[in-house]
Parts: sequence; structure tokens; C-alpha cells
Amino acid sequence: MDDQPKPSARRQRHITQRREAILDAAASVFTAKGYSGASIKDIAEAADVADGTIYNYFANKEALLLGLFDRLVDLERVDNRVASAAADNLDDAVIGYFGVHLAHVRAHYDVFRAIIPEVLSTPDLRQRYYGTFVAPLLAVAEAQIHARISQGQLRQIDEQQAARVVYALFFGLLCLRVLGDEAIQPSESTDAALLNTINHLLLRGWSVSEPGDD
Amino acid sequence: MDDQPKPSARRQRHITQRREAILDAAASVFTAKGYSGASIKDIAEAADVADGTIYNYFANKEALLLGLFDRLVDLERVDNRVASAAADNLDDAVIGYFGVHLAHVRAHYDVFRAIIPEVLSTPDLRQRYYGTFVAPLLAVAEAQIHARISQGQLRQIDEQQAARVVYALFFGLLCLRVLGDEAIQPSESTDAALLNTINHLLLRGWSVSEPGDD
Amino acid sequence: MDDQPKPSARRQRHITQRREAILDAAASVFTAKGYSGASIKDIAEAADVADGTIYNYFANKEALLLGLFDRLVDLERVDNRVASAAADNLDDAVIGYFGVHLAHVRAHYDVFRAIIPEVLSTPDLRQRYYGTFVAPLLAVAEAQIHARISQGQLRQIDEQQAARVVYALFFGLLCLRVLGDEAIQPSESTDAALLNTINHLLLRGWSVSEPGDD
Amino acid sequence: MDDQPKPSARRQRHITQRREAILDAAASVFTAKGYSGASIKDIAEAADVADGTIYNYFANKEALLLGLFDRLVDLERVDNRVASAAADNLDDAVIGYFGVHLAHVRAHYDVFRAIIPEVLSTPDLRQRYYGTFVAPLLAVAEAQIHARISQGQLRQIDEQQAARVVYALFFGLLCLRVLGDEAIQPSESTDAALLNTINHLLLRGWSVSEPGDD
DNA sequence: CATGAATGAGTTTTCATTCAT
DNA sequence: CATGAATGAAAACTCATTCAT
Repeated sequence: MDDQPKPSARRQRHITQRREAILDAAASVFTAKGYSGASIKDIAEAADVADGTIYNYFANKEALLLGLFDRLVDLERVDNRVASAAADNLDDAVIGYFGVHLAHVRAHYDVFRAIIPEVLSTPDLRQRYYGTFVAPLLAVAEAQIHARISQGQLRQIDEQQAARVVYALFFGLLCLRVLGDEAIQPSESTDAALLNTINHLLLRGWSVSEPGDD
Repeated sequence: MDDQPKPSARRQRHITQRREAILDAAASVFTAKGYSGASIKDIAEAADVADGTIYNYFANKEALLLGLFDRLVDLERVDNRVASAAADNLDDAVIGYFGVHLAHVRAHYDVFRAIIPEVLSTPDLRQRYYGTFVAPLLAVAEAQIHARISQGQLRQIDEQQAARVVYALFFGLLCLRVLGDEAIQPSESTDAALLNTINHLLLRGWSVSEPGDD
Repeated sequence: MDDQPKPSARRQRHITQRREAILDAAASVFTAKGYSGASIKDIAEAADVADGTIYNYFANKEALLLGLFDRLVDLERVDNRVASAAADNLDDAVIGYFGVHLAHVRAHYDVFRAIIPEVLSTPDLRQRYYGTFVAPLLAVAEAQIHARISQGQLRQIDEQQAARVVYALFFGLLCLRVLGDEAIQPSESTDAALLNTINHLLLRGWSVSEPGDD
Repeated sequence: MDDQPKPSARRQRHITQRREAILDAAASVFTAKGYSGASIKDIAEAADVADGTIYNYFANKEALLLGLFDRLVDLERVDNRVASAAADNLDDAVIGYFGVHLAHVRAHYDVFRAIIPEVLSTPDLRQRYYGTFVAPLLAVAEAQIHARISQGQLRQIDEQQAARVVYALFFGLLCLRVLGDEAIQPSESTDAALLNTINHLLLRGWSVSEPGDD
């Protein structure tokens, strides 16, 4: 009797599942072979569907990449709420900023590995990534730095450059992971230690402060 | 009497010039379209030669990429001598390390833009780049940090992680440039300002040091 | 009720048909232009499919040649059973040996014409052909000659050389056909006459027997 | 003082030498890689000249093949005089016919190996070879057989077919050699033994003659 | 919706041939 | 004549995309 109870609901769920499965497969194959090196056949096999089926869910190959991209966007949006709830305390602010992003990368590492090379090489995607991820985060950092300077918590540094330095630090770590550096492969403990190192760096620097310094 | 003393000398020079011209074209096209997106036809047109001519100078498309790579290696080697001549003074050391690398990137920016996406996506190249550029520079940084800690110039920080953080900062800046961030496009003045910001950061941190801090 | 019992059966048959059609086209084009002279485009046109379709059935151009080769192997195997059923009678043995092979060539003449030039020029294929066709047939001939000599049916001739002579006779006729000699183009009647001539030759020679002979 | 004595004579000799050297190289490379598989560069290297030089002596690649071909023709012509000086004696006639041809093949084996696959696969060359070598030799054989039958030396056999059988025997042996059969690789002793076997076969057959024979 | 065979445009690569030196 | 770099047509092969079943 349950023949057509919620045809759209169940079907919708099925469709979503398929989409996600295909995206998972795409992420995995893109990571292994790069976007151009990955064929639709590869992805179809990884997703255990026929070639043609992919085109029922995505307009074309590029849409798979954008699909992965959008996944990150969706998730980032959620996380950002947390991130933007910045603390009064400077340490908490730094730890919040980097902690959220490091966790984000950790959770979606496969997708990042798949996307980043393409982001760097494809003008279209480059702009999209910059607009979606980089610019907002730079803005957040810049605003925070500006505010902290006004509040006298930070020195008088070039806000724009400082924000870039902060973001570069984060992005560079991500790249180092992609490059295979074994000392900082993503894990909760590694990230915790890193957070500590970074926090110390940003706020106090590494040099032994001479008495009466600055 | 000098009628035929350098038949090969002139020819050799010609060959080298052609090679370089083709590599220049390749760098430019790779940057614009990515390695996979660039066709030999594109590169040939950019170099103003016929398709087949490229194969008189390079075994295949991949050899173009490796040719670009080797260019960096050759040049880096020269620069490294300077880099390794580290100063006693902490500020000079930081400025030396980053200054040399930023200058290197500035000088060969086109090649970096062309290569980095491939480095991140191609396992082969990834290893090659890591072994040639990343590992040595990490080692230099680590050794310096270790020495400075021993000498009491730096705090007791995790040397391994600190070195990664320093390199990530550098690499992240490079990526931000590739991503098109306008605030830090490579130029002598930008780099000089950056150097200052970074130096301050690494050695003294950004927070306003409260009296009796740490 | 038989709605979906042979979804793969029909498809399988279709695939086999396509494969055979493409092989037929390849045989025809190879014969006309030689293996190297034949382009995939030529073959695709002859088979009335698109270029790419051929690669859905054969890994590469060489596989077409090997496909033709394997066809002969399959068929030869069947025929060989007959061939090895050698008669007591000498005449029957000769007629059996040559009859079977001449019939085989007649039936697959196109394939032979396509393959033989390549067999003679390509080391790989040469070995393959020699191992698959020549060596076994030489062995059969040698064994037969040996046995017949033991039984006193044949003179004391060099078995090894005699077997080669017999095979050479057969192969040479095949080549003469390929070369276009009109007097012996394959047909049942030509082959029958040839058989007779050969049989006479091998067993009794052509010279007029001295008095008392025959 | 010998500055320009016989400019044309010496030069002519030089030119001929170069031509021959290039043809030698071509024969060797064709044999090793087949006509299509051999590149002009390969041949130029084997002949120790530049690519372009070849075109000073031959119009194009095909002309190299025809050049090899013509070499055989020239030589065959000489040999044929001997061959056509047929003996009264049947044995001598057979031995003359096959002996000359086997020797010819032995002397120019490389050229035969290089040419035969192309002869079998290229319509043009096929006709040329047939007209130049096969037809005349078939005619000689046919004429001889005809004459011998008239003279009562040979039985009443089909002259046309018999001639084909004789030629096929010869050509088949050549092919067996090209195919790599080790038992009959060309050498003076092998050929001598073969001659004997063939002579016996053609004239007396291999079966044990009934009482009163031989 | 799922399938996967068919398609053909596009890519890399080879190589016979030309021609300026 | 010798050279060998330059050429560009042509070949083998790939693969994103379509569509009949």
C-alpha cells in the first residue's frame, strides 16, 4: 500500500545520495590523478555507476569540480558562524581563527587536495575561490586586526599585509600537507600543537625578549 | 682566418636561444591555461614556431614542464649560496631567508605560476619539488632555529613545526599571489614592506607586550 | 515471460558481430595497403563506424592484426584434427596434408593476404607465426616422413630438410597467390589439380621412369 | 697538379659509392624495422650522413626501396645468363636452376629480407616484382618443362602448374629463411644439401620405387 | 532514471621533405 | 654537395558527451 506515499521525498533522498556518492568518487579520483587526468569513466567506476549516469546529476565534468567546490562553501558557511564569534581575548581569537580553519581542512582534506591545484591553475576557479574563501577570510582577519589595534591589543602594523600574512600562513600549511610533508599531516594532535606554535608566534614572536624590549 | 672557428658555437647559441624561447612560451601558456589545458599547438604559436619544432628541443610535453623546473633549480642553486650566508643578527637572518626567496619568486614569477599547480597535483613532480626545494629549505630553517635556540636567541619552540610555519608563510604568500590577491603582487616595494612585517612578526609578535609579559 | 532473460546474450552477440565486422574491414584494408599503410580512419570507414568505435573493441592498431591472427589460430585448430588423422596410404597422406592446408588458405585467403607480409617483416609476429603455424606443421611433416621411412614407404631422405621442402612448397604457393599469379588463384578446382600435381611430384617425381619402372 | 684531371670520373665514383653506402644502410635498417618502421633519420645515421644528404641521391624514401630492387635486377640479369645455359642432362638443369637462385639469395640475403615483405604488401611493388622476377623465371621453367616433355625426359604433366610448383618451392624456402627457421639458414653447405634433396624430389620422388626401379 | 556503445573533435607525436647556410 | 633545423600534414589514440534501449 506504500506504493506512492512520498514519491518525491524518498526519490529526493535517493537523488541526493547518488549525487554525494558521485562527488565522493570525483574527489577521490581528482586527488589521485588531478582534474584533467581523471576521466569520467574513472569516476563512474569509482562511484559504481555507468558513465552516462553521471550526466543525470551533473551537466558536465566541470560541474563535478564546482560541485565539490560548493560542498566546501556550504560547510564553510556553517563553520564561519563559529569562527566569527570572536573572543575578546586575543589568544582565543587566534585559536578560534586558525582552529576553525584547520579543523575544516582536516574534515574535508580530500576535497581540498582535489580542488586546490585546479584553483591555482584555472582562472575561473581561481577567481571563484578567491571571492568565496580568500577575500572573506582576509576581510575577517583585517577587521579583527583593525579592531584589536584600535583597542590597543595589537601594535600599529599594516592591517592589510598582516591579514595576508595570517592567511598565507594558513594556506601555506595546507599546501605543505598536500606536498606530502610528513611532519604536519592533518590530525587532531598535530593541529593542536600547531595552533599553539602559531598563537605564540603571532602574539609574542619567537625571539627571547630582552628585558625592556620594544 | 676566423672563417670556421665557431660553427658550432654560433649554432649552439642559437639552439639555446630557441630552447629558452620555447620554455618562455610554455611558461606563459601553462600559466594561462594550466599544464593540461595547454596544447602543444598553443605553445608553438606562442613561441612562433611550428608544432613539430618543439619536438626538436623537447622530447615531449612533460619535458617542457621539467625544463621549466630545471630552470628554477639552476637559479635557486646560485641564490642559495647567498641565503646560506646567514647573519649573526636575528633580524638579518630572517630578512636574509625571506628576502632571498621573495626575490627569487619575483624574478621567476612566471615559472612559479606555471609550475606550482602541477607540483601540487602531480605525484611525480610533487616529490621532485619537495625534494629539491622544500626539504632543503626546511632543513636550513630548522638548523637555524636550532642554533638560535641553543644560543639563547630564540625561545624553546618546537624546531620542526616552527620551520614548517616559516616555510608555510613563504609558500602561502606565493600562493596568494598566484590567486591574484592584488595587495601583495610581487614588486620590490611590496616585498620590502612584507619583509618588515614578517620580521616583526617572527621575532616580536604582534601583540602589544604588556609589561613583565611572558 | 522471456522479457529480460537475455539482455546480455543479445548484447554479447552484437559485440561479437561488431568485432568481426571490424576485423573483416581490417583484413580488407591491410590487404589493399599493407598494415602500416592502412590508417585507422581507413579501417573505420571500411567498417562503417567512427574512428573511436574501433577502440571500444580493440586496444590499438596492433590488436587488430593480432585479432586477425587469432582468428586463423582458432580455425586452424579445428582443421588440424582432420589433418592429423593421417592415412596409411601414402597418397592419402600427402593429399590430406596439402588438401587441408590449401582448403584452409582458400577459406581465409583474405586474412592470409593481410597477415603474411607483416609476419615476414615484424620480428614479434614472425616468431608468433612460426611457433603457431610453421613449427607444428614442420613437426607433423617430419614425424610422418620419419614414420614412412621406417615403414619402408619412403626413401632414406634427410627428414628435416624434406619437411622443410614440403612446407616451403605449400608456403611458396600461398605467396605466389598473394603475388597475384593468375594461374593458381585459389579455387576448388585449381587446388584439386594442384594436389594431384604435388602428389605425383612428391611420390614419384617428374622424370620419365627408366624402363621397368612404375 | 692533379687538381682537376678527371673531375667527373672521380666524382662519379664518389657519387656511386655514396649511393651504394646509403642503399646498404637502407637494406640493413629495412630488414631490422621494416620499410615503414624505418625512418630516414635511421638510415642516415646508419649511412653516417645527414638526413638531407639522402635526398641528394634519392628522390624520396620509396626510391630507396626501388633502388634496392634495381640492385637485385642488375645482379639477377648477370646470373640469369648462367641459369639459362641449361644443360642437356635433367639433373644438371634442375641443379642449375635452383643452384643459381639459391646462390643469388645467399649473396643478397639482406636485400631480399628487406624487400620481400614490402613486395608482398605493396600492390605497386608486387606487380613490379612479379613482372621482373617471377614471370620470367616461371617462363624459363615452363619452357624447360615443355621442352623436356617434348624430348621425352619428363612425364606429361601440366607445364603451367609444374612451373609454379617449382618456383613456389624456391620462394617458399626463401620465406622459411626469412621466418627464421634454423635448419635452413643460408650457407653454402645447407644449399648444397638442399639442392640434392630437391633434385631427387623433382626427378624421382620420394616414395620407394617398386621393384626394378632406379 | 540507468546504461554503455557510438561518436568525432581534439591531442600528442612522428617523420618525410625542404631549404637556408 | 653536405648539413640539420624547420615544417606541417597525417597518424594513433583519448575521452567528454549523447542517446537509443
